[in-house]
Amino acid sequence: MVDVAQAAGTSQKTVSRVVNGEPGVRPETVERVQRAIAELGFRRHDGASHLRRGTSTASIGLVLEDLAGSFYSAVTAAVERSARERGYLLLTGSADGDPERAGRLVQAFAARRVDGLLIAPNLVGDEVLTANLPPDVPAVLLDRPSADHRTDEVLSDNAGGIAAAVRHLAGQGHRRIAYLGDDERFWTSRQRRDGFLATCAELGLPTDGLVSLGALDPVGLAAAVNGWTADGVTAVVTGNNRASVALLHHLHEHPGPRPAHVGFDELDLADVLDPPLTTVAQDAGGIGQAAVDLLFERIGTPTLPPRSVVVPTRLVVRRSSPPPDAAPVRNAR
Amino acid sequence: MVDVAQAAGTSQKTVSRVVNGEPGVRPETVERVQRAIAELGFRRHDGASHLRRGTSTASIGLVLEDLAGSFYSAVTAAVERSARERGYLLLTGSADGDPERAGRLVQAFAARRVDGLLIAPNLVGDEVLTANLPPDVPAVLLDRPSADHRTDEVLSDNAGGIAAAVRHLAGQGHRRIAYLGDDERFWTSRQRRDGFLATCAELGLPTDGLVSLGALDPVGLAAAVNGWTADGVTAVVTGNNRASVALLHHLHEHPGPRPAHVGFDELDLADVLDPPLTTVAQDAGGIGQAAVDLLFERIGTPTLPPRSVVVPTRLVVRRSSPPPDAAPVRNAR
DNA sequence: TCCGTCGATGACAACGTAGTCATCGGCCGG
DNA sequence: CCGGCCGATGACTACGTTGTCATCGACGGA
Repeated sequence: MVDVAQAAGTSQKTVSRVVNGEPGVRPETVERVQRAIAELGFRRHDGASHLRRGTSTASIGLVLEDLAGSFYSAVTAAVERSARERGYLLLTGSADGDPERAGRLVQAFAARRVDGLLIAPNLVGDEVLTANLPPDVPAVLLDRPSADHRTDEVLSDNAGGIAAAVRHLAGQGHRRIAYLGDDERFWTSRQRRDGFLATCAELGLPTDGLVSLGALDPVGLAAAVNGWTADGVTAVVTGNNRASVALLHHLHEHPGPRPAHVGFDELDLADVLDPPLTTVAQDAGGIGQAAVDLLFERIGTPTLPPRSVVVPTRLVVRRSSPPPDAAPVRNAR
Repeated sequence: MVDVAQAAGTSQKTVSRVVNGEPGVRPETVERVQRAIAELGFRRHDGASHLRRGTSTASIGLVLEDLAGSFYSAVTAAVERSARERGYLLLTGSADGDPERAGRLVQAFAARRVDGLLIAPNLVGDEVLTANLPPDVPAVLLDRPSADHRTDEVLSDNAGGIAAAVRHLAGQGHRRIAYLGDDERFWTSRQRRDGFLATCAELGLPTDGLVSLGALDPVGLAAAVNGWTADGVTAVVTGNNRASVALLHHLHEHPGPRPAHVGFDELDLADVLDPPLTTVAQDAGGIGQAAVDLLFERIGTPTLPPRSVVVPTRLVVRRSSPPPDAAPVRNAR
């Protein structure tokens, strides 16, 4: 600005005024300054501006488990859009399975003075969080709860989604329904398994030996599925995309009578699969948007009591979940 | 820092020394300061630090078309990882189909003094770019070329990938191969179509009426496919995920003789589809990493001549591309 | 004992910007 | 013609931090 001021034959303060569109500058002066700005290629230093103004940085941070992955990327897209609509920029970081890395990201974002944080990595224990999250930084947990419920959180209706899946299968007449989930370390895995168990109990369905968590490798999976088949299982609920894909692979490579299948979390190609896969669709966009809404409310009113938002899921019935005695449904040819 | 200094009974400068781990502070003093820091919950203001030091902000900006989408999210993940490994933070933004929005993002990132920019939105014309990209901000174009080749760029080997697909089909004995691409406005669409035409010409294959761009809606697509079928087409190459999925939908809903099919860009479920889809896999991770490498080289040596990196693709042959006279390959049951 | 040296510390300025207040010329009404 | 007022502008300072340099006490060697 000093350089611009010199070039325009004015003072640095007047340049500041022009840059910020403040009134009370002669049009002629404005033009001189703007010409100098254009000539010198001047750009205001936002960081210095924020520092002087003492205002926010107009940015929020998003800590994820993994930026790839359809669910998280859909969430990210929704978050970025909501933030952008409010004039905020988004900083993103992946924990990539390392809770310590997540902690460092939180600290780095806090040091950059983001106005708020969205935290999603599923492997992060609360100790990592409380150790790294400064108490004065507004934060919302995404797709994972806060142990002490002192932080805002946005969750998918895991239990409800699984319940819908089980009820749908039970409604089709299935009595022996198995559950294939991802690793027990993930909160969502436990949550969905518990939802499965609860719903089965409610409906009087058996669950002994019908739940497998974390064995998604071909060998482990084959063992589980074969056991289930021998046990008269006619339907399987898969607890996340990884489990769904693993089961699809297994069924693809071991042709034969196909159990009914409902997968948690939508797949892009669900309705092009053969048979099209019945899924419990999570509302990734809704989750992202709700999280940003919550975050800005908290930024606006830090004294708000902690809130928990549960975003509903939607059961999308396709053809992978017919009644048990029906012949496996394939495309007519 | 002033508050901390007062609490620790020292000067603000000594606090700075402790915070930055500078030598020459008595251990006793260090401890007093650290206690004060902990008590007051002090965190250094990175923005002010960067301002004073005149150093970089240790951040880079990534402007995408759309943060969702498997290709872009894979690229983003790779970019973030590479940046993080270098101690850099990543700012992300989506253009969402609006070139003007992309321009605003570029300006916002530049005003934040990111150390470099990765720019990918495919709808952005060069005028938008040059109008918004300050000449002194290092930038790398991702998955799109710079018209004047004065900016570094990382591209997927579109022509090579399509050529591999066509050659594979020709090798299987197909003579009438059609090409289904996305909207012509996208540079990659045009690029891949041109690759298709070039390879067909090279192999002496006909292309008249065998190329359809942008008609991915059910009606338009059905018209194209029916025309092709009547015209004796036995194989189709789809130019991106959208086209692949559109064709898969169409074939799914119109059972009958199935043309051989090779899709550009990998699909998560390619090998669970029926038949498993032969694809030209792009190396999203490699593209992201190459872009970051290029960016940091340019940041390090701004005078480097502009470079263009082409990341190879890989043909993954599955069962959707059998010879023309073979019965459509389905799973054995 | 004196001086040079060294370790520890603090005072001050500056990074780029914006808020506060003073200055200055011209204009109006009396 | 004069005092007050207003529009336009600039000087100065502070935001939170770090680089530079000065200060000050202690210590070792002559």
